Amino acid sequence: MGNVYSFEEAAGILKVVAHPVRLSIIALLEGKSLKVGDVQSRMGIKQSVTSQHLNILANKGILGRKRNGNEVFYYIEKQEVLQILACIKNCCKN
Amino acid sequence: MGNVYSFEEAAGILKVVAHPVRLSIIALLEGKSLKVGDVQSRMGIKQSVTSQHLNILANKGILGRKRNGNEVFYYIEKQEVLQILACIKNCCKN
DNA sequence: ACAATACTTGACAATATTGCAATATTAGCG
DNA sequence: CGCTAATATTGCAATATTGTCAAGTATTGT
Repeated sequence: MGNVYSFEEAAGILKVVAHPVRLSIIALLEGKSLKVGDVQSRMGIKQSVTSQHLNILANKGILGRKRNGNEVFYYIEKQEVLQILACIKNCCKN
Repeated sequence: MGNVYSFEEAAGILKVVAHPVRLSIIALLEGKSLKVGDVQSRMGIKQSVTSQHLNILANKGILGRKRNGNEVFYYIEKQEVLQILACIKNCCKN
């Protein structure tokens, strides 16, 4: 079967990133930390959907979260993911 | 709704790349041009599956193809996609 | 024209993803 | 404890993806 399996993990990360809303969330969180409600309002999507996407990203270690009272702040934990955003922009410019 | 929609195209490309077999194919084609049968044998997957994945990548403009007799050679058309492979490797190293 | 080789396509079942609505959890406050 | 705000989770229904198999198209050589 060859070297397909070292790509499993890579595909897992890419798959999580490969969603317009999640890409947008990552871009939104670049350099800052936002609570769920902020992400929700800036993206114009439902609360449960926001929470779901944030959770998917956090589960892969792409985002981290910190509770502050009854608010939960999300931030980019895996900074390397920002490079992917930059790469993708180049890909789309053609 | 904001800037979610410029991410649609980016997500479309990432989605296509976010599959272990397709990632592997891209890595395999780096710097060379291979026919379907070669890709198939090196990956150890069914021929029709190989063809399908190659087609998915070609439809997004990531791969190009050139017929030579009864063989079809695939090669990387959108070189920028290789940067994504490099980025992903960094992501996985943590 | 015929057969062989190389690749493509279509149909199908199994599985995964998505968004939504409703419900649950958690924290702070009085 | 009740009450409220913020976030999380769950149970769908709709849709998308994946691999397998079978049948199809192309091209070459005889």
